[in-house]
Amino acid sequence: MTPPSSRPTMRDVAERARVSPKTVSNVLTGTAQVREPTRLRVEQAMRELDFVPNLSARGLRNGRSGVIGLAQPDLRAAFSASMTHAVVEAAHARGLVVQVEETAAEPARERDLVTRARTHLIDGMILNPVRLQDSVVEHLDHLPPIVLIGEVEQHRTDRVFINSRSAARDAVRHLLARGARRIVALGGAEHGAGLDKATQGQRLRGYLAGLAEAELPASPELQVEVPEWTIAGGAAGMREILERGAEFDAVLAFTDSIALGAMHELRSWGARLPEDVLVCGFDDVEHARFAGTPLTTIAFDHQAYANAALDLLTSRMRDRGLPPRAQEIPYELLARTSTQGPPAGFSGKNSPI
Amino acid sequence: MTPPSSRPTMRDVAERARVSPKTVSNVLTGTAQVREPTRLRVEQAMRELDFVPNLSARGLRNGRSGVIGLAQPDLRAAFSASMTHAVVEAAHARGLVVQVEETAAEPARERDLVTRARTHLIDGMILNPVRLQDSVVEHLDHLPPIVLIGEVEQHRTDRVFINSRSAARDAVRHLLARGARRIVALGGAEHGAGLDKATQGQRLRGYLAGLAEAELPASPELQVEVPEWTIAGGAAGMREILERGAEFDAVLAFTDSIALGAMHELRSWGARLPEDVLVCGFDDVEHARFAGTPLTTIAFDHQAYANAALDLLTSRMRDRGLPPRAQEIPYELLARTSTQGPPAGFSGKNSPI
DNA sequence: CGCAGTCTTTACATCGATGTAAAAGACAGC
DNA sequence: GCTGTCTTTTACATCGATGTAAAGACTGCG
Repeated sequence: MTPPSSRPTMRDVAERARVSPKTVSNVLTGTAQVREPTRLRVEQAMRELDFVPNLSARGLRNGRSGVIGLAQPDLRAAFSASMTHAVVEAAHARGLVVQVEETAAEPARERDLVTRARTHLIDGMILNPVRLQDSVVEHLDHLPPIVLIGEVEQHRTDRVFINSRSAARDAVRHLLARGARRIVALGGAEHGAGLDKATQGQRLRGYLAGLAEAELPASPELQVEVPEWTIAGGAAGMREILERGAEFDAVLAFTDSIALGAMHELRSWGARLPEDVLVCGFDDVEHARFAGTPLTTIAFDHQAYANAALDLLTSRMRDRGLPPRAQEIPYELLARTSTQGPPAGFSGKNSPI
Repeated sequence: MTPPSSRPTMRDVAERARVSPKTVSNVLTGTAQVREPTRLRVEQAMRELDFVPNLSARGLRNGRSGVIGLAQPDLRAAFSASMTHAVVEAAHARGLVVQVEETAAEPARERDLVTRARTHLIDGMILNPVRLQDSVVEHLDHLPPIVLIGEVEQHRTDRVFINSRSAARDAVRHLLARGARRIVALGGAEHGAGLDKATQGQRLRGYLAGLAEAELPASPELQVEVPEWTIAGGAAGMREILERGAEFDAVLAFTDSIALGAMHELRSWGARLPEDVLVCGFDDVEHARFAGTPLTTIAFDHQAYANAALDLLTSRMRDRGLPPRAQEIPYELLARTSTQGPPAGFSGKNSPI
C-alpha cells in the first residue's frame, strides 16, 4: 500500500481529505476553528492513513520537542531506578517523554551533557549531579532549563532536595540514642574529595555535626569513600573498614544500596545485626523494608520529589525569566529492625567484642 | 551577548568563519573534504559561539534522530534497572541515546507506544512486552524497527531472549535434586492468564515440564500469579500461598525481586531459609548475591543481552529488509545458599512441619 | 601561459509542520 | 441583489541542517 519505509505526512492526509495541509494542522493543534464536516473528513483521513505527526519537524518549527532529559550517576542503583520511575510517571502526566543519561562511568559525561550535543533535542533537563558544581552554571545562558536534584552548593539553577545534612545529623542522633558510640560513615570521608561532592558532602557534614553536638570525636579511621553507590560498592567500603581493624558499633550508610552491601559484608565477617552493629541508610528504597534485617532509613516521598522537579522544570520551560527556585521535600527517619540497640560493637580484628 | 533564548545556528557559524553554511556542515559531518585552514576557521567559530547542532533539524533532514526507545513494564524492578543501565551503555557506545517508557501502569500504553505518536521521533525501539503478542505485529509495516526482549510467541520481529522455559525446567530439576518435592510457582498460574503472557508463560511452562518429567503432580494450590514483579509483589504472592495453608518445601520465583519478597514473607512467618524452604529466582540482579540468604538464580550476562539487542536494532535500522532474527543468550543456574537442601518443608498453617 | 582535471566551496532545494496574511466563502441586513 | 462582517480555508515563508549540482580555485603539464 504505502511505499515501504516512509510514513504519511500532513500533505498526504490533506490530499485525501481534499483540504490544504494547514487545515490538517488546525485540526491537530486546535489553533483555529474548523467546521464540523471538514474536521470529520480530516480525522477519517488521518485514521485511514495511520498518520502520526513527525515530531522532528514539529520540534524544528516551534522549538520544542516534548522530551526532557534525566541524568543520573548510575542507573543500576536502587534509588536511581525509583527516581527514574517517578520521573517517567510525572512526565507522562504532563505529556512529556524522558530521555535517560548516565554520568558515572566517565566524569566528562556529566559536563558534556549539559554543555554539548544532545542538549538541543531536549526541552529541559533533570540532573542528579555527582561533582558538578560550577561547570553547569558557567554556561547557564546557553543552556536549556535545568533542575538539579540533590544538594549542590549553588543557587543559580532550580533545584529539589531533601535536607541531607540535617537528615544525616538526625540519623546520627538516632544511632547515639540507641546506644551507639563509634559510628562509621560509609560513603564519604573528610580527607579526599569527601566534602566537595554534592550530596555526599552534605551527608558527611551532617554526620560530623551529629558527632560534634554529642562531643564525640570524628575518627578518619571510621570514614570511607564509596565511589560507586551500589550494593557491591557498599560491601567493598565496609570491607575496607573491617580490614583496617577499626572498632565500631554502628554504620551510617549514605544510601540504602550501600547499607545493604555493608550488612552483607558485616554478616559474612560474623557480625550479628543489629545485636553487634546498628545500620542506618538513606532513601527508603523498596528493598530496605524487605531486607533480611529490615533497614532503618531516611524516608521521603519519591513521587513527590519527582513531581516537584517536573513542576519547576515545566514552569521554567514556559518562562525562562523566573528567578532560581529551590524546593525542599520533607524527610522522616523510619526506624526499623536494623537499629534496635544497644549494639555490642564489632571489629574486623576478630569475632564480636 | 546572544539574544536570550536562541542558540547559534550553522548560519551564524558560517558568517563568523566567512564561509557558506554547507561548509560548516561538511566540517561537522565529514561528508566532503575541507581544506585545513578553512576547517580551522570553522572549528574556531563553532567554539567561540558554543555552537551545538539542532537535532530536530538534522533529524528532519535525514530522517534519523539518533534516539531509540526502551519500553519496560516497571522501571522500579531490579531487572529493569539493570537492563536500562546496560541498554544505555550499549546505546552510548553506538552514538545513540535512550528514551524510556513504562508500560505496566496502563495496559493500553504498551499498545499505544508501538502504534502511536512518539514513535516518530525515535529511530527504533526495544520492547520488553508483558502481554503484547499480536498487536505489535499488526502494524508492523508502519512501525520503526523493533527488537523484543523476552519470550514472545511470534517470529515476525527481531528478538533477544534467554530460553526461559528450559531455564525454569533446570531450576525445578535443581530444586528436586536438592530434595524438594512440593515446589511453589511464584509468578504465574495455569488458570487465569498464566500461559498467555510472554515471559511469564514460558517460565510457567518450564516449571510444569520440570514437574512432569519427575512425574510429580502440578498442584494449582502451589501456583500464584504476581501482577507486579517487584519485591512487594513477591511478598504479597507468597502471603497468598501461606494463607491458603499450602504445604511446600521450595519456591521457584519468576524474578529475583519476587524471590526477595517471598523470602522476606517466609521469614516473617517463621520459616528458616534454606533449612525449611529452598528458594530460586531468575535474572541474577546485583541484589541476589547480597541477600540475607544469598539467592540461587538463573544468571545471564545483562550487558551481552543489551548489546545483542542493539546490534539487531542498528542493523535493522540500516536495512529494514532483513528477515526477522532471534538471538538466544546463554544462561546458567547459579547455586547459592538459598537452595542448600534438603528442606524440611513449611506450611502457612503452623510452624515448620 | 593556458587548459584539462581535481579539489573546495557555493547556491539552492528539501525534509514536515505551522504561523502569517490574504483569499474565499457564509451569512445577515437593507 | 448587494455590501459588510465574520468565519473558514488557502498560499507562502519559515524553522536549521544537508544532499545535489554547479561554480570557483588550484594543480600539473604541455
